[in-house]
Amino acid sequence: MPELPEVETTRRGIAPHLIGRKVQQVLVRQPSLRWPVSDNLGQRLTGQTIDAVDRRAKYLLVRTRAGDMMIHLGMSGSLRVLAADTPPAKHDHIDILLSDGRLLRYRDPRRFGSVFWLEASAGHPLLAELGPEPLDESFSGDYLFRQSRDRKTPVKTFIMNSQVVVGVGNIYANEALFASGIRPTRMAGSISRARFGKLAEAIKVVLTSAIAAGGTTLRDFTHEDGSPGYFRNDLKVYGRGALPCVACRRVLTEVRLGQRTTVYCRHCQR
DNA sequence: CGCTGACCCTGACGGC
DNA sequence: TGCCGTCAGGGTCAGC
Repeated sequence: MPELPEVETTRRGIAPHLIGRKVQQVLVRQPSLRWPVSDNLGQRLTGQTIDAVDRRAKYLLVRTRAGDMMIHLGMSGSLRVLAADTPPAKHDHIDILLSDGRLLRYRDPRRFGSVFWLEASAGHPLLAELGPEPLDESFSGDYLFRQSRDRKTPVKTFIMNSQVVVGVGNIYANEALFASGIRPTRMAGSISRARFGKLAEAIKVVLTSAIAAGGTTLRDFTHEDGSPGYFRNDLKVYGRGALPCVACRRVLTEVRLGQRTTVYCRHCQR
C-alpha cells in the first residue's frame, strides 16, 4: 500500500491522536516482520509521552523523550487509531495502548514492514545512507544530473533508488516519468540537465498532488479512520498497460524493469 | 563501485 | 468450486 504520499497521509492522520498521549502498554502479537520487532520496544516505550510523529523517507518516527519507535509499512502495512477494546483481526501484529482509552494498531499481512525501538539520538543503519527528501529544496534537476553521470541503470530504477532520492515508489515513478516525457528505460547517465529539471519538478508535483488527495487507494490502503485516498483517479499510466495514452490515445507499453511493472507511452515519452 | 535478480510473506484474481 | 500460476504500492543483500 504505501508510497511516500500514503505514509505522509498516515502520519498526518495519526499524529493528532498520538501527540501528548502517554503509552500505557505495548502488545506484540507477531514479532516476526521483515526484521524482528525490537525486543525492548514494550519496555522502553511504555510510560513514555509521545512528543511528535515525524517521517523520514517512508519511515514513521514516533518520538518520545527516551527514544523513537521507527515504523516501516512495507508493502501491505497500515496503522489505525481505534477504541482500546476493538478486537484484533488477523494480521493485527502490534497494539500501542494510549492513555485516552484508544490504541494505535499496526497491521501488515505480508509482514514486509518493520518496527524498531531507537534510543534517543541513536540513529539507525537503515536511515544512514538515505538520499534527500524529494520535497526538500536540495532535491532538484541539477542534483539528479550530477548523481546520474556515468550511471547506466534505467532512469526509472535510478529514481527509485533510495540512496539517490527517497520516497519515489513504483506508482509515482511511472507517473513522474510520464509527466516529464522521459522513457523509463532510458539510461540515467544519458539524460540532459534540462530534462532532469523537468523530472525533478514532476516528482514534486506528483507527490504533492497525491498527498493533497490523501494518497492512492488501490487494494487496501485507507486512512487511520478507514476512508480511502483519491489519487487513483489521477493516475495516467500506472495500472493502465495496453490502454490508450491519455495524451495521444496510442496504446501504452508495459514492460518489467527491476522486477517492477513499468508503463509508458512510446510516443509521448522519449 | 554499480547493477541485476532472488528473496522475505500473504492474499487477490484470472484461467481452466 | 477448487487448484494453479501470476502479480502486488518495498527494500535488502549476494554475487557478478
